[in-house]
Amino acid sequence: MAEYNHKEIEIKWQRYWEKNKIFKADVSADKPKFYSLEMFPYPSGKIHMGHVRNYTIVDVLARFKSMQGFNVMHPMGFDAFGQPAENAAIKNKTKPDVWTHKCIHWMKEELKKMGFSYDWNREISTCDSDYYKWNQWIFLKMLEKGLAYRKASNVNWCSSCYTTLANEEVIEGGCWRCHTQVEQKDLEQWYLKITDYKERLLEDLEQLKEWPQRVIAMQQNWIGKSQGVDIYFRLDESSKTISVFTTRVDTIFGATYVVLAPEHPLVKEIIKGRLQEKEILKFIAKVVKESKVMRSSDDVKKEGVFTGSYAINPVNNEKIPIWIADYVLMEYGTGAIMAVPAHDQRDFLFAKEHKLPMRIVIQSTVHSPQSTDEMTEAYEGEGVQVNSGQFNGLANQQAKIKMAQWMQEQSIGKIQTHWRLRDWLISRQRYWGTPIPVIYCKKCGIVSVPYKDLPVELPKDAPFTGEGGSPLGKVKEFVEVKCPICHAPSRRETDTMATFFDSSWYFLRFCSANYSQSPFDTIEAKYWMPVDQYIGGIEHAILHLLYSRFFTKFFKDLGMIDFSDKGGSADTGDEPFTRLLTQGMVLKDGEVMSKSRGNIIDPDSIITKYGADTLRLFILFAAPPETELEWDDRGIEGAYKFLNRVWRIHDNLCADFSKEKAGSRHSVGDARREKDEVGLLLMKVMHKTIKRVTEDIEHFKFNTAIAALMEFVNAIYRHGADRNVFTNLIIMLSPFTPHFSEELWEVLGNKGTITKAPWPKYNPEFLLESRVTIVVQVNGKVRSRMDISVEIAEVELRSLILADDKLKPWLQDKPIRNFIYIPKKLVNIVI
RNA sequence: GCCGAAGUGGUGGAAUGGCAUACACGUCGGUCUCAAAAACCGAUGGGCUCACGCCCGUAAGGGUUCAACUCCCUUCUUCGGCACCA
Repeated sequence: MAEYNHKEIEIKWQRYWEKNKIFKADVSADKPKFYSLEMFPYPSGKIHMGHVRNYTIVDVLARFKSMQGFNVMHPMGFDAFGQPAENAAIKNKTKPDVWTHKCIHWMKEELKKMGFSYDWNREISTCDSDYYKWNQWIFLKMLEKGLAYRKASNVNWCSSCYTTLANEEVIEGGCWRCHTQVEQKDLEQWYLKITDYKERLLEDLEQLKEWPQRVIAMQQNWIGKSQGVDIYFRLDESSKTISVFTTRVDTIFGATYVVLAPEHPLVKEIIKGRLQEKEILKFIAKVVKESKVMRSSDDVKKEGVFTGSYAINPVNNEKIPIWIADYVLMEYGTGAIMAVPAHDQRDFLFAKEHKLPMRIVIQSTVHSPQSTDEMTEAYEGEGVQVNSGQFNGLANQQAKIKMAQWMQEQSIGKIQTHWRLRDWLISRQRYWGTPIPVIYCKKCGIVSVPYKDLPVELPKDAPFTGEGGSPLGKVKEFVEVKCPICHAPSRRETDTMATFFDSSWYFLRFCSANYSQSPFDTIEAKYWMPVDQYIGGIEHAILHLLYSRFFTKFFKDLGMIDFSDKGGSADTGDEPFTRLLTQGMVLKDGEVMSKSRGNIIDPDSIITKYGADTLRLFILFAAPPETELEWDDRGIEGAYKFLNRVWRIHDNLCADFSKEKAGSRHSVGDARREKDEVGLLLMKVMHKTIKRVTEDIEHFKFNTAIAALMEFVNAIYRHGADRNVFTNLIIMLSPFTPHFSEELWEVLGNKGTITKAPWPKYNPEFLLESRVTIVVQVNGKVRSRMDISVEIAEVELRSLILADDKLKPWLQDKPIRNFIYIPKKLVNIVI
């Protein structure tokens, strides 16, 4: 037979799969379903190694599950809206939709070259009006339910992308896309009330038992629930109160001043007419101008000014000064704090700087300064209450509870929960996105576009330049519309939706990708959802995964879905992804592959040289899926050599096989084979390998699954194989190297495709050994080995071992204190 | 600061509390060849030893156990997330 020719083989089988619609999925009553999904790509036109890794992992699983008898759905689509299309279109003097569709075409070609088992009948592109029409539909539903709303607020603004950003899109103070420092602007924008779902989004994380711990932790962090007390400080000279939030109510007697955020609404009132008014206003103006990044950086000194006003500490009626400082943020809590310099490091530094009083109210039982003069830093630990009125002597943790209750009874405080999560800003001043389907009428206000008029199509000829100002605003025919209610001339909304809106429900669309009555067919969704296995990068731990959970819960509230009887991980029936895996990045020389580093390995060049099967094999073998993977040219070479070796083995065995009937397979207990020692050995190795590979794939340990197959090949190389053994080898290889396996499957004379071959099952009888090697330890150190029959009794084994010459020097007739026998494994003699 | 993950040969990485380093890469030696590549065979944690072997060894230190890479405590380092969060 000819040499292994990956080029011919891969094209041949890719055509076969496509022509025969091998991976088309339909609802079926007689098989359990399995929905496997990867995070769909942005169509940049080229796939990179990250895609290859992500999609290969899912593909192996999908093929494996299908061979195990599951009804597998494995769809693919494109997250096609977004800024890069606009930028590329400007650069290449084309239009975003032309450019995007071209990219989709190229990308599809590359995905096909990898041999992924997609059901292309379900392909979606979010930039098609068949898709984004439903974005608009969902938005209108949210508007009806009060979940979409417009408000003027201080927002994140990227001056390079000329658009607003959601909080989740600000990474370390920079734009998630271009890393430009984010500015603050006051704008009226569209928001989604994700905060209405904060409790559910937090609590339901507990159901996600098969999600990585760190993703759960990151979401918890982001939602940021913190429990404490709101305390009301009455103003000295007016009846108004300042509400402050604290998680350390036990330190309230140590509060020696109050600090307001510069933006706090009471500031203007309390400084009015004061001597320092001008100076204070100047300070505020300066702070507000500074970006959040500046204000939150570590080394900036905490600045502040005294307002001239006083507040009353409600627990002891003390008159304490009110300050304004840059380290208090309007966005968190109430925008005001009580300062306890003795027990909070920031307050401590501020108090030292401005010579403000301190008071110790919690004393450490171990070591504690007796006076504030001795203190070099705040004491933030546990201890006993002092200087705290009726609470003196209590442990501070106990006092915390008692004080909160007492303050609530006295109406001077309220037990309160604060959250970090903010509503989701979704309007973008960009062209290439879903138009927000509302109309502004002078008389009727904000009016929804009627459902029957959807989609609001994106005009093809907008004069976009990428330089800001919504491009849609410049298209007269788009903007100038009649009010759907009163027919008066009105103006259409010109902002588009953030692209994360598109990806928050695409997994539901895949269930019925061509459905035309609503976003998805509820019956099909009921069958396929939730996604059984979702795989993607960690960068979406908060963004996409949080938004998708929010949307799914919203759909449940609309009565469109409920998976509570599906036996997935979510008891509440509204968690979209049962099992999540975040794959590690692909590195080159320890660094992320990137254009600027110039260290990109193009998958296409590897496919050309070695073939997709080699690439798939290497990328799974080189590291477990969750960890980072270091690209290794020699490693890929190794994977290629392995396939060539298997190919050659087949060649050498071909003559033997031809004696056997095509398609005939030995039954597992074949008598002829069992008599033959080598045959029995091979059967044992084979069944052991089936067990290992099956379990390893189920646990995402592809690297060890492949290692097991390599060991199997080594055994075959040494001892030969019959048709049955070799066939099982290529069946087990097929999820990893599908084209290669299809070809050998055919050469062996099998009909049809290996993708429909049932996954082999191991026979436990072959795993039983009649003799085993026992490790003999003396005081925990290996001193000997012994080949014994598994049926041997412990007493017999003991005398056998004690007679072992190798052990004599170690035992030296010393009394045996303990004799530990772990059956079939090990003996430890303690002397 | 808080939360999370991790630390094993020259390298990628294996090890339900029971033989540390499977599988692979690399390196070294050999076969084949005029030669090279490919392929094949063998060696490959460190130290001591002619050798049979022995000692040490999973970031460091301690603990539990007959037995610890694995469990517990302390420390160090790296990576990731959140953070003037009150």
